[in-house]
Amino acid sequence: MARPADGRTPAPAMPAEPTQARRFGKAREARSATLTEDYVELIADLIAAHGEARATEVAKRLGVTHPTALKSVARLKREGLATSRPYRGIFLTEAGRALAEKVRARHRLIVELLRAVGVPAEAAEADAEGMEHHASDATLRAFAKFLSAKNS
Amino acid sequence: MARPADGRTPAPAMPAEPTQARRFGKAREARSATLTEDYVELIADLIAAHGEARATEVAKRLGVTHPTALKSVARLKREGLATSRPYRGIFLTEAGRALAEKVRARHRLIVELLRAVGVPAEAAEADAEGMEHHASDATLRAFAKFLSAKNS
DNA sequence: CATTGAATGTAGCCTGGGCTACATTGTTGT
DNA sequence: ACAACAATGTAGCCCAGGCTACATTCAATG
Repeated sequence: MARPADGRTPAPAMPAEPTQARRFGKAREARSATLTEDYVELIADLIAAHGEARATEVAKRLGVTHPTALKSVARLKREGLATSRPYRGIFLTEAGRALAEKVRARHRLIVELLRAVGVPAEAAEADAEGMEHHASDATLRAFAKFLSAKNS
Repeated sequence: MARPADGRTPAPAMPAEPTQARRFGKAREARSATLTEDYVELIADLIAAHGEARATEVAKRLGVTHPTALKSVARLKREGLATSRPYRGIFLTEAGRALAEKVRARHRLIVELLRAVGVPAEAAEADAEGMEHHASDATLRAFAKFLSAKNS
């Protein structure tokens, strides 16, 4: 590490600054979409399972308190993804259902890929929950292709 | 759990509440470790490349302003991962270096796996940046095994 | 049909991670 | 040597997403 301070030591395997900044920026963006996607997906699942999604149930399943869940649902409503009337269940708009479908498909695809490369079921489900928000379209396409090649 | 004695539809393919809450909790935890890991990894890379890590450089590469980077570095110092003296570069403690090494190895492994299943290089790098924080040990072990099987 | 417990909603606080604006210190070129 | 500029540091704000505490409404049941 005692590099002569004069020599223009070129970065070895480091990406260029703008590239790297863009990557980290994308990751931050994905983090912020995460909450929205998790809620929408969960609400869709609850509706499919019970015909409606109750705030308390959403909160319990996400492992947060109910005011937190309500606040997030309020955001979904602001964003036009969900609807709800006081003291009633939570429902998804058309846009919400579309997003849920997309998210669910992505989730399944990632779990399948993880399983295909040997990740145990429980770990695959748990890790997919976090990773799914960071998979680009290019990556998803590659996953789909890999799986179809493997299963043929 | 959701097993009402009445005629309520039981949840079909949904995980039990506690399981699901635990998964989401882990994902939230991973999100909060993300920043720490990103900074430590980047600082280690900069030190390897230039002999030191400057705050401005860190900020530029993460795509944030320098006060933000400084605030985060202050947190790293509080957590015993980094050291720095006013107007000097940033360095890692022993713990910081260990974490950096772990993070870097994980990053490489994930990029390799993505490439191995056909993800293009740029997407693999970018997506790994986000996904790496969500890969459990079980998943990493499976990845390593998959790669070594493939390369043999 | 009145009561009561659970679900829902509201208020207000905290923390982390962004930002801008401004102040201070280092470094470098002439 | 020192002026000017870049880098570093500080102050103070914002917003999102947690939480607790308290208020309100629903619904179930005695």
